[in-house]
Amino acid sequence: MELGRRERKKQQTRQAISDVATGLFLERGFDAVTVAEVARAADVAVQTVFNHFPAKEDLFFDEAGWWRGPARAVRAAPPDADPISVLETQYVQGTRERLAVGHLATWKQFVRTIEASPALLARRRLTAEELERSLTEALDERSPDHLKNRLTAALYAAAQKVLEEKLMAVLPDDASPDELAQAQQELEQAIAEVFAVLRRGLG
Amino acid sequence: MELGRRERKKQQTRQAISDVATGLFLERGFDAVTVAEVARAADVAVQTVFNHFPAKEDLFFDEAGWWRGPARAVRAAPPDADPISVLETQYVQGTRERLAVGHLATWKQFVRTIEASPALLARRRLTAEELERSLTEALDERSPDHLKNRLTAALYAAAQKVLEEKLMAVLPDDASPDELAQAQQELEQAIAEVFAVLRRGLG
DNA sequence: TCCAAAGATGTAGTGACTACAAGAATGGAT
DNA sequence: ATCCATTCTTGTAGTCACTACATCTTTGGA
Repeated sequence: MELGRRERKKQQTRQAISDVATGLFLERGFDAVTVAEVARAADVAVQTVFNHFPAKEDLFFDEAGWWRGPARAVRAAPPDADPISVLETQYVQGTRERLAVGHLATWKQFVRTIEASPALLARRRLTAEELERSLTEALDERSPDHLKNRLTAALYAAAQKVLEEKLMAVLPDDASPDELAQAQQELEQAIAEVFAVLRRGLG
Repeated sequence: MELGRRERKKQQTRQAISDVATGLFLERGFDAVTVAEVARAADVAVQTVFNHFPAKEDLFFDEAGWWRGPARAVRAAPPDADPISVLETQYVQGTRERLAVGHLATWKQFVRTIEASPALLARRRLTAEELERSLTEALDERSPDHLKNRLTAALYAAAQKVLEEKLMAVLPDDASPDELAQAQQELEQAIAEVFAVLRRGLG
């Protein structure tokens, strides 16, 4: 669909606010930056910020809907596929992308910013819950055992959380290619172990 | 230790505030009651409320430290016991207590109040995370495999969440003894299944 | 009886967020 | 080109949780 100038300008404003905000947050920490400051830096009214983003946290977590990935992967898989294997494959792929050169430093900085802010941590938990919900829904479409589906989704979310911690623990801030390769191997080992546990339990 | 009049009065004030607050929250919902109202109803200054409770949510979740239960159970168990079985036993016991006559209605009302409030839901998630942390610590004391311990704690928390949902889904608001017995049986069945998954995966 | 510690209170302020009433830009119709 | 309805933007005023701080009051002990 073609976007008129009005809509284009709107998106432009939105993007400008988001960019400015992200920069400030990464630089000085989420809690140390006020919405008023963001507005001033983006040269808009405070109200305009809230017109585009329902809450301050949305300025940081701007990509909407990424948490639907697992549910989508499950829906895209053939009906007889093992859900855990589908989820594992999808998770490994996602991890590889995050470890791609150039993204890594940015990613760690993002996560560190999250972990330094109670508000962002709370939001991350909320998002994880929505992931669980959507994944449960997708699983319910292929199997009638709701309790098991619900459990599968919850265990997947738990696994993801643990692996995310492992990723942060294993990766050095300044990754030389050698270190990175080794860390990546250790990480994929951990991923395999964790998903093996899930598969053994749920299989 | 003997409590002087000063300390006694302090606890008395604290209790009065907590009681008044809980009543208001259960009756009208957490978000619909302001701290100022609580203070007025308890006949104290708003500041006094915050002297005793660091945040509004603490007025609702008053029992401190119950989330350390699983960690304590693990520490209390013999070193060669299977952690999952220890946790299952502890969980079943806790559930039975909650289902005890007279407690049930109150309990459901509590949970409904939580589920109606974003702030209380966020706090519950935070508490679950602290449970995980403390449980991981306890497990680390008996086995050196940190990743597995971390995973065990995360999966336990996930299981607990799923079973809590099941409990709410299965129990009717007005439980006749018959219904309650049947619901209880269905619930314990679910508990057994869920923990069986964990045991199979982690064992 | 007097003093020091600690609890209770009141005041002022910050920061996220909402409601609402304009103001300004835009797209389309005439 | 002009006018109007839509919609994006803005400013004002207010609510609520929460903090900092100064003051007042109560209490425990010398």
